[in-house]
Amino acid sequence: MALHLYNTLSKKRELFQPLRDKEVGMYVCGPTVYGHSHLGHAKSYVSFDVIVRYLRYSGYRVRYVQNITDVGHLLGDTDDGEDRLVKQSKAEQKHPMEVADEYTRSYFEDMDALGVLRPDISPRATGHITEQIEIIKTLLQKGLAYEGNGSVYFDVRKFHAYGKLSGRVLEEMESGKRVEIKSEKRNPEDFALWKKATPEHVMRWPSPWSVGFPGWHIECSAMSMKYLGEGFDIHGGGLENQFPHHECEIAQSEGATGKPFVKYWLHNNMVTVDGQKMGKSLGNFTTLKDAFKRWEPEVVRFFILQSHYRSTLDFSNEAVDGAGRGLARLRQTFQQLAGRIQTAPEGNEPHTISLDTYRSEFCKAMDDDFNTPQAIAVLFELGKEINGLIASGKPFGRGSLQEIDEVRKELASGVLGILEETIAPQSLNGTSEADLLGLIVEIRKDIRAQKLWGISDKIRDGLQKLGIVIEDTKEGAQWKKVT
RNA sequence: GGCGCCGUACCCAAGUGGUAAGGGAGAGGUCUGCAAAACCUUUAUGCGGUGGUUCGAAUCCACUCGGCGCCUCCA
Repeated sequence: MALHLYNTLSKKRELFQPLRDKEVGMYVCGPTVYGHSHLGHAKSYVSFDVIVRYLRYSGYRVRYVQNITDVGHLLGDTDDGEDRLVKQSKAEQKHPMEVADEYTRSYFEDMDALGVLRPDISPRATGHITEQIEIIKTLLQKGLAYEGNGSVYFDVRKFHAYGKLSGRVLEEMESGKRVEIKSEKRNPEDFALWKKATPEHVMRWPSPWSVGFPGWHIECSAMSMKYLGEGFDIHGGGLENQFPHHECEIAQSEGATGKPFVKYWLHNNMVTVDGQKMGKSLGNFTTLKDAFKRWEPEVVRFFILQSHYRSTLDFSNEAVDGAGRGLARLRQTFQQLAGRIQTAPEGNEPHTISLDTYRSEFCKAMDDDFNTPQAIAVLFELGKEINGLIASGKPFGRGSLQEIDEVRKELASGVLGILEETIAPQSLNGTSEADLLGLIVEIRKDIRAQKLWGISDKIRDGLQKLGIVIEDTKEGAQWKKVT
């Protein structure tokens, strides 16, 4: 089965066929950097990270571009709206650019922790003002935009395909219901390409029309087309940006170039809390920095991947705790496998696991619009079989056991970004510590041989308090660290 | 008001025409000095409700109840 993905533009699952053979250009709307990232951001960027990883695993050369929005856009489309970056900079008594930098670093720190691979290009909106102005000039030349009082607006009525992504029809939109009609605008649906700056607006640039700043939507058109070409394969983003943001991107880009902008639109769904959207406006969000105090970032990542990217994911402590226990079990399986590999005899005494079946089942799930929950289920099935194999106590050859671990490296680490690249058999953290614990386990073994259970249990309980769990198995005691 | 989505066991969550994945939690068992882990078994004749189409529906259609998203910045 070849890769199929759900295209929001056609509202159908489509066979993935990139514009240029094995090359894929992909753009995802990045964060506006005026606050710490929350679980909603994590869902989005982890999802797209796995999509990029899987495309690469499938043999595509991907150029992944994700912007950083550091221009202060207005709340609303009115002149009295507040600039979010300016607002935050006042609160922190910093220059808006300091704020942008602070939260850009914070963003990457969180994403790195989550195992999200860095995009190939992370362009900043403020670094591409010239490109944005160029597009606006073209739109004016083509008569798709007009100027009024130093600001420039896109004339939505001139672009007949407007609404093709979101399914909106101009006539049916109740105009001006939530947006104040601006006198400069010909029609309430028109959106700003360039805004003349008010005196208090610090982030400002010269342009042919006024000293001002670009509209929100134009940055993504400018940066995506600069690095990926006028038409490219995949554009991703949050569902809430489908309208107006992505609809406007299409209008500007296709209006300016006359070419199809994006072939596949991918939209990820939201994290909810008690059924309600987690978002900045509702204030019901959990920042990643707070989440990481309770859970390892990998657990958060795993929790996210246990639901489909196009489904909402309901967040609760109980649900993430549950995901954490599941991941711990899976990790334990591979830790024990690693232990076996160390002590296994040379040679290839074969195991009975059909690794190719697991590989193909995993890919079948991922080929079906990146069904990560299904893919994880495949890994659990594999884990179950590995556990059975370990429990059987049969002496499999080292080479054949390593083959099994290869699957973990490939699918779990490589594609899903869970279960780190190398798993130490007993999570050892420096040799001296491991030697020390080995000695304790050895002494305890002698104590147990004398059936001095009290002392034996005292050692085990004491170690547990230090975060080290002793497990007595048929093959002797094993220890592992718990966090 | 317009556009759209969702409702699957105690919790999270796959499944879009062929007879309910997976994880967590719970129960029983094997093993064990005990514990933990692991392994085996088990937990929805049922997929919000009511009709309909079909040999067959969680899946398609209609109606209905409940929840949510977008239309203002938001991943």
